[in-house]
Amino acid sequence: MGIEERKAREKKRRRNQILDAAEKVIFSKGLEQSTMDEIAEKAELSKGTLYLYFKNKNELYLAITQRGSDILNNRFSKVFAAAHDHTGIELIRLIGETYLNFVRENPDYYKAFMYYESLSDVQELRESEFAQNCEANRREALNFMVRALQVGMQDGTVDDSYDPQELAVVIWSSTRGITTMSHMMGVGHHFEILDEMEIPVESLFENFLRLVGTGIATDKARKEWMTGSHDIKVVND
Amino acid sequence: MGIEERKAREKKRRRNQILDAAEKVIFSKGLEQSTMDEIAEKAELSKGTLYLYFKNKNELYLAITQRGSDILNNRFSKVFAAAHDHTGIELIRLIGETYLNFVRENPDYYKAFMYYESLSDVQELRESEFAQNCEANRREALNFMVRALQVGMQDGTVDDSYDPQELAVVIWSSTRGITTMSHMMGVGHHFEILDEMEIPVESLFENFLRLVGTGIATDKARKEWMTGSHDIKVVND
DNA sequence: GTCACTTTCTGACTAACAGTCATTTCACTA
DNA sequence: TAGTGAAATGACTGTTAGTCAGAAAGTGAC
Repeated sequence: MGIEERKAREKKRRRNQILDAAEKVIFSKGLEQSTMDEIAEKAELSKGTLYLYFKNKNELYLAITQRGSDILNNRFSKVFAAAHDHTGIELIRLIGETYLNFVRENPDYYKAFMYYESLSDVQELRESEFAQNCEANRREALNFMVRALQVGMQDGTVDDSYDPQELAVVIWSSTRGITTMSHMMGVGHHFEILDEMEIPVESLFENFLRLVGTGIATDKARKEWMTGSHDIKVVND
Repeated sequence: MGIEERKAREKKRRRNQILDAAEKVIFSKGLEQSTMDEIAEKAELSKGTLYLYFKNKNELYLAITQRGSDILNNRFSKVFAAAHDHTGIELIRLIGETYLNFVRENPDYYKAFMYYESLSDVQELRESEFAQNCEANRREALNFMVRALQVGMQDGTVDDSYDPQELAVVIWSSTRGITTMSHMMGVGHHFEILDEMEIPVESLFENFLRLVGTGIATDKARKEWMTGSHDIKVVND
């Protein structure tokens, strides 16, 4: 039925219209300072309508979070679409760079990620379709990393005495630590320590790569890693 | 004046009484779900009194955050009080273990840390005495790490081709990533991925240590590191 | 074209809560 | 024991998330 389809399309459009408005408002003044009335006004809809599309304010923000999560995973996918051009250890570097670029270009989405992680009402998260999708994305991204490591162990660029899954989680987690730090630096958050030390994000990330590289690369791959491509083309969504 | 002192003591006691009550309430139901009325009731005080001691709800939570931050730094201090017993690379391991133990024993405080970091009203943070104290603690902790690395570079257990400050920030950040992950696993947060993979926190941390160790240790120290003391006595506050 | 029916939208309303402030309590002093 | 100021109180206010009865718009049958 053409009508059904049109209606579905319109529903989707409304939904996006609300999300766009919500992003504008929330990204500019923060979740707490944003009111549903303001978002409704920005979306040129009444408040009640917002609740027809999103259960509550938190779910609305989770939907925004998922948007960001989808964008990030798209970028990861693109990296992997060209996986055959790279060694395993190069892929690890690319994943890290992709992540870091995302954070720098989309601090607002990353902030949403952080909020999402700081949530602890586990029940609420389990019930949210959006949280589940974010979770699925995360799972996929982690799988990318596992595969990259496996590739590396095959092509001899990654030390194969590690368990690839465990190593993937370790690298993933520590990368998160680095991206979080770089996010906070970018937002002008606390951590003026770093300003004092005059450590730029680039150097932070380079050192991290060096640390990881030295830690997991085989001797053979270590040299290549250390001089690895620094001008990776930014993958846009 | 004895009276002045007593009054100061009583003021401090009231403050702690409020903080204790606030911790009980907030740790059990989360910040959002906790009301100032409930905290007041738990503290056996009226709501107005809470505002005589803390500017608002957020500041109250920041004060709790600082409590946690102080506990953690105390532990770091204790590790460093016995620094002469250890090589540099051992100190790095000890710092990591201290941090991880703290997170496991005090998930509620760690959650507060995460909330604190996800805040982005930088202005609010700059104005908060508590946030500033947390910042000072962080600075101190990072300095511990820098010193540990310097010790290691002197005693030949840490590769001295790194810049100690930069390396400290990298290790610090990635450790944060690991502790965050282990926190989330502990809280039964999302990330069921890990449950599926059946990766216990211990192994996550051991692999992280191995990665860092391989990355920064000198050849000489690498062996020692890999078999490093796994049964570190827990430093209690 | 119009009527009955469904879907979508509206905005006034409610309940809950953070934060305030005029008033009260109380320890201390002279 | 009356006077003083610091500490505490809790009724009150303003704001906002979330609701719901009813209006509006769309649909399809006749």
